[in-house]
Amino acid sequence: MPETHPHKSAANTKSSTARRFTLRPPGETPKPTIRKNSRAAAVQTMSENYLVVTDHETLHLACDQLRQAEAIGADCETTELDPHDGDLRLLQLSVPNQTFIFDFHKLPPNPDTYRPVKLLLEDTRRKVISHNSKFEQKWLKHKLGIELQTIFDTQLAGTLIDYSVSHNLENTAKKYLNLTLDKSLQTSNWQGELSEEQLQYAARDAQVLIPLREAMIPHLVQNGLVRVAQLEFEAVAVLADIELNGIFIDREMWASHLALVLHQHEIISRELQQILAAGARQTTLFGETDINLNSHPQILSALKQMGVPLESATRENVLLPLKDEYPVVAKLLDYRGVEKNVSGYGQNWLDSIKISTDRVHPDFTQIGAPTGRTSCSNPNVQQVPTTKEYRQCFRAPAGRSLVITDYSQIELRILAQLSQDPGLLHAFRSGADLHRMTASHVFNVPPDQVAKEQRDFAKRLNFGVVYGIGAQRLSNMTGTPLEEAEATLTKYFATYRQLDEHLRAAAQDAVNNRSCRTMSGRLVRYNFDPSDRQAVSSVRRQGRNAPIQGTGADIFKRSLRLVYDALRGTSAQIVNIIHDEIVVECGQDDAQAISEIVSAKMTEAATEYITDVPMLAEPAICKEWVKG
DNA sequence: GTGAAGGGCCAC
DNA sequence: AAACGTGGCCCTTCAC
Repeated sequence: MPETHPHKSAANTKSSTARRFTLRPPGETPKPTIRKNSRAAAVQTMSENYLVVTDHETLHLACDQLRQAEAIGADCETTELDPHDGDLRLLQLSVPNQTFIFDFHKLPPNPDTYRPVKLLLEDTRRKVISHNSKFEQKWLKHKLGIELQTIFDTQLAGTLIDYSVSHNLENTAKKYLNLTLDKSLQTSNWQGELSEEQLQYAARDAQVLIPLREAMIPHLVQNGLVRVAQLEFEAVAVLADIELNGIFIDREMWASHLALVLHQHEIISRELQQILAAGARQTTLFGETDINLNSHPQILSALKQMGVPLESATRENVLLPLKDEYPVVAKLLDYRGVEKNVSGYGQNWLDSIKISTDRVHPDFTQIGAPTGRTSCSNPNVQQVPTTKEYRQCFRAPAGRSLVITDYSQIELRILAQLSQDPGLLHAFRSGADLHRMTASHVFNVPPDQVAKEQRDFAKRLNFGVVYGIGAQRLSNMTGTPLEEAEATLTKYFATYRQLDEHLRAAAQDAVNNRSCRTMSGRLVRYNFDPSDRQAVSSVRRQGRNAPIQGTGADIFKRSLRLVYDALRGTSAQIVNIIHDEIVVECGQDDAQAISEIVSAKMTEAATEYITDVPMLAEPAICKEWVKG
């Protein structure tokens, strides 16, 4: 946890052992890459004071000295971005008066050599500061078996304080220390003999971290972000682990489904081209050549010429009502479906499988949304279609199982907690079916006589409310007239009056405060022009939604850490996370026990925030990523 | 050639 | 701009 009163480091006074080090004479130090200003001067002086560690004895001495500090700045230089692909070249560890650069190309490869480093960095009494700590954690864990325990991540801290700007080390040092860093050597060659400039650069990136943390702590404290910072810091190790683990994909299964889709794509493309050519060839601007089926302007103009009543959009929901009357529209929808599969879920996924692990290793952005949700890319394993053909390709390797656990209706339960609406509270406490109950009220029928369509309608209504749905959208969504949609919403909020009041207040607070908070204290800011009505209503909707979505993210991140800790030493590893779902892979004989641990820990995390509604995490043991 | 912008659509 | 929130990825178009 970032301390409110950072105390002076014990390492401010040089230990006697330090004298034995041969420090580089100042004359040999290259021109500093840091420009002068008042605060830069201190860091610049320090950056001359570094020592490259290339032997076992010096390593011990370095660790002795570093041990005296309460916080250590840590940074890595590597030959690749992914630990599976390259070498950890340097580890720079910095305390206020000294920086050590461990050169792993020169140090003996014996793992025992690094034991003092492991003891040093895994000691929970000492905070390890880094910028984008996930990177350091992945490399240290994969290459040296070191797991950082107590961290301060200056990038995450910066993001919590202000989501709206990017937080690379350069920006962050400028903002908090008014320090201008030159990052041009970041992508230099860290393979061979390193220049003085490179070593200087490496040392400086670690040295800046301690003053940076001290400059950030008051901002965290003043903004009430200490709890959420701790929450985020504790989740880093989990995301690092998930990225390292990767998730197994059955290549052959994926490829065989892809072959099928490619075949369909070919057929449907030809059919669509034929329909279009017959109906619109004479009048298209594109002469005899085929229309590019992926070009919206070309498709739009062709459809218009064929008499399809369209404005400017050709989205699915616009086309859907037209598909029965116009075969070309139906064919286009078919085409869009296969095209999406080919372009989004085809060869690109096979290409992203890492040869050395047979898995995909995505990148997670820990605070990927201002609400605190994590985002994912390269590839985005949070957007795999839920259809069986795709999900079954994500399966447990031989002898292992998947334990898939997700929260049951977490956002609606959070909404019940936040609003304290008696109807919602009662529904969840009694274990009643909320959607059925809502339908019962909205349609004025006894709960046991609610029809399936009515329940489905109520379900969409309940979820729509979380997003701040309006009558217009509800009308479009459900195909009911606007007046009826308005009446439905009126009825809905008459049923859940306290919910209505809560959401109105949340919307107004977001506008008045230009911000809102989640239950961990996470701050979501809004910058908008109060005279812009559209902007104001947008902020109102965000203000209703962000505390709900964001508290979901808080709970989920807490659960990640609890689950991760509880699974340590077992056969289980987390392989994917999707906002309210954790996918764990484990030995098949352990699956039952693991599933109980995971759901217990997820429930425990939720209960730390949600006290008035039962929180359920439902596990399933599967061979494939398909629940049930 | 490169990159932003817009449309569309996948997930929760 | 479907006045329902949060993302990422793919494709085309268009400006530089």
